[in-house]
Amino acid sequence: MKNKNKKAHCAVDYAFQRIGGKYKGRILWVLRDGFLRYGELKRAVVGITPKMLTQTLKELEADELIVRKVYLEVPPKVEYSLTDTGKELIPFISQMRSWGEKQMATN
Amino acid sequence: MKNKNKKAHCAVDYAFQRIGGKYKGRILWVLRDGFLRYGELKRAVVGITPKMLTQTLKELEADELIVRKVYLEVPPKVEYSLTDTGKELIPFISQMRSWGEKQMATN
DNA sequence: TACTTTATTGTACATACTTGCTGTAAAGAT
DNA sequence: ATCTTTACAGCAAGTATGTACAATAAAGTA
Repeated sequence: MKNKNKKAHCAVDYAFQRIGGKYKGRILWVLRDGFLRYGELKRAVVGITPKMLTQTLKELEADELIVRKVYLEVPPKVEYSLTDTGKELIPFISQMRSWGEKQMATN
Repeated sequence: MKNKNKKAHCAVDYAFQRIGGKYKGRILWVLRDGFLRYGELKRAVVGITPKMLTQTLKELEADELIVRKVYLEVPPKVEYSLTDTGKELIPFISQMRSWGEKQMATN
């Protein structure tokens, strides 16, 4: 779900391009309360591989939805958090989540 | 973005699986006001190929987000509309759209 | 010295998604 | 008889996305 070089046909298209992708929503969601380290994210987003986590975090960072903060320590420490733009997405991820919960219960 | 045989890790995951995909959001969005025929959808969702339109409509139908109504006429006539479940998604697609518009303006 | 920890990166491969193009049915118009 | 219209279906091919597994750096600990 690359963002660069893609022109959106409309705002809906644009938004979906920006937060579509298998893990983006979940990552933004688990980051809603603050800072998480790489390993914490990995545990929070069950089922994601390290490769995909790294890749998706990079995309989200390039997209300015999250911030990556590196601590110069050994072993390495990196913390991720939402940008203001990222935070704006939380309400509707929340809404989608409610819808999803309701739907899952219905079946 | 197949839905069958996929188990969601959480409600966010579930929701994204169900409306993720390049065109699903846009199709649901243009159907918000009522019924559209295949050809009308094709014109409304600019850039979609007939193949993808058909495929995406099938997925949405299997997913019970839209209804397909066939008129036994020649040449064929088929109308698509939202189910109640599909309609529930409109508010937050709308919200995403607002966010998208704001973002697009910001750049 | 060897082992552990953390946050990656690299390669190879598999699967999913998307596009482009051609083809079809069947009634009505020319 | 041929053309037009509508809503698709089929196939080949490319691109994007995702998985599995191995490897790295560099300090601290056993």
